[in-house]
Amino acid sequence: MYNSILHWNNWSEGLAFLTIQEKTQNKDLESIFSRALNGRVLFKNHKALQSDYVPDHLPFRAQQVTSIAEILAPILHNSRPSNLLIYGKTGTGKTAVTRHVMAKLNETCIDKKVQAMFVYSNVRMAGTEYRTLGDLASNIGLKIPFTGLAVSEVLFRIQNHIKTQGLKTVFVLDEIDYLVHSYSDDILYDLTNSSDKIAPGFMSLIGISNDLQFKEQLGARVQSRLSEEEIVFPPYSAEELRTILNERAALALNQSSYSGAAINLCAALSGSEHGDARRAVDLLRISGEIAEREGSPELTEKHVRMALQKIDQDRVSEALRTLPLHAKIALLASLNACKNDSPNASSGAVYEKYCELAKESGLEPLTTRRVSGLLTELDTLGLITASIVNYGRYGRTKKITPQITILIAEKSFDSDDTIKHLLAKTKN
DNA sequence: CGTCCACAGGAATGACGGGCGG
DNA sequence: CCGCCCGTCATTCCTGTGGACG
Repeated sequence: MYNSILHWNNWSEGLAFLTIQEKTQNKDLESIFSRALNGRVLFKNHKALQSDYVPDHLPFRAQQVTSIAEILAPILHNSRPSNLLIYGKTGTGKTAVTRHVMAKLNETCIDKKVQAMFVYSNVRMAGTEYRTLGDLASNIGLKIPFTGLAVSEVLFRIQNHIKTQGLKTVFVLDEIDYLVHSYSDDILYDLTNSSDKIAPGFMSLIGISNDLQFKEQLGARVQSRLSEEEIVFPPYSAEELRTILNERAALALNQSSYSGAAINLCAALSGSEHGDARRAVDLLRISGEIAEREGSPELTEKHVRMALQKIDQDRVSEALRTLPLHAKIALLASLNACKNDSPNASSGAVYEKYCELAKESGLEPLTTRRVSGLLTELDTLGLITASIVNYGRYGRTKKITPQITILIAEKSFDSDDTIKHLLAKTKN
């Protein structure tokens, strides 16, 4: 029986498991399994720390909850609520509060037999205009093929569906700034401007934005329509963050299994910049997972620090692994160009290195324009920093500074032959 | 005080692999 | 199967620009 289990684990967990297996006696194995089975040493409700969890109680957000509820309330007597724009930095509870109110309102609607639909969609998760609309459509019970139609066609079908079914809908578009940034505000215009096409149904739009300047990017015609109402979410203070974390911890963890000090550290580490509650909760969850895997009876400050490291490492590895080939080469070129003495290089120098490396592995180098673009992408991923500097007479460049070491790159690139080859060359 | 470097980065366009309705 | 549209990646062409140098 053990054999089969071990065999299976080898497949699924690969080499990492092998080393454990070598060192571990059967006794230890049993204790690992029994701990996993009887579990619940640390966690009593793991869900409460997951990122999509919407808590029942939202501290320090009572005012926002009331505002949103008041704005949406008209739907209970079948009139169209105002469109709403919600601002606030990441992790200030925008999504949680909105979803919370939506859920409550939905309950009330069912209770009072009011026909209304509340639809939530995250634009950045959806990825594109098309998929966002598709997402909305499927949530109001309309099937849209996931490709093959024109965007305008999807829009038309949605409007038509609302019209013929007489639907009363509230659409929530999370991270709406992403949509406007990468596309345009055209669909927003069409969405907000369709009331006569969809009568007797109606549709309100709630936009959630991380970007406080978002409104300025909108064309005037959309601006006035979309932001009939506005709510701003301020960041949490360190004090508030601590309260929130404590509340979540109480929900998710067994009482005796964590220390106040660990919670405080979580709050301090993740909230110091701008009161990001989501980060803090994530950090707490990872800490708990690490502690549990370690078999520790208590979540301590040590685990929190380990978790912080893990989050960073994971973020980097993930980013590295999913990078397109030429972006990887561009990254290596940056590392290469900044290798000795100089901690940074001009984009021109990086491009030269890049060409060298690309030819080395038999690839046709991309143009400067494209590589410049790749470098900006690497910058937004935080793998390098690319700041623009002026050398006056001697031109104007992006100054490239890698944010990772060759060693980290090595760890994350281990499965790619072309890259491995170049990496070896880069190292010496 | 104007020039001019060494690029940045926007816009338009195209190739490509893929999925759809008809 | 065709014709259409999708998103992604890439190219080409382009205009813009801060400030040291002359």
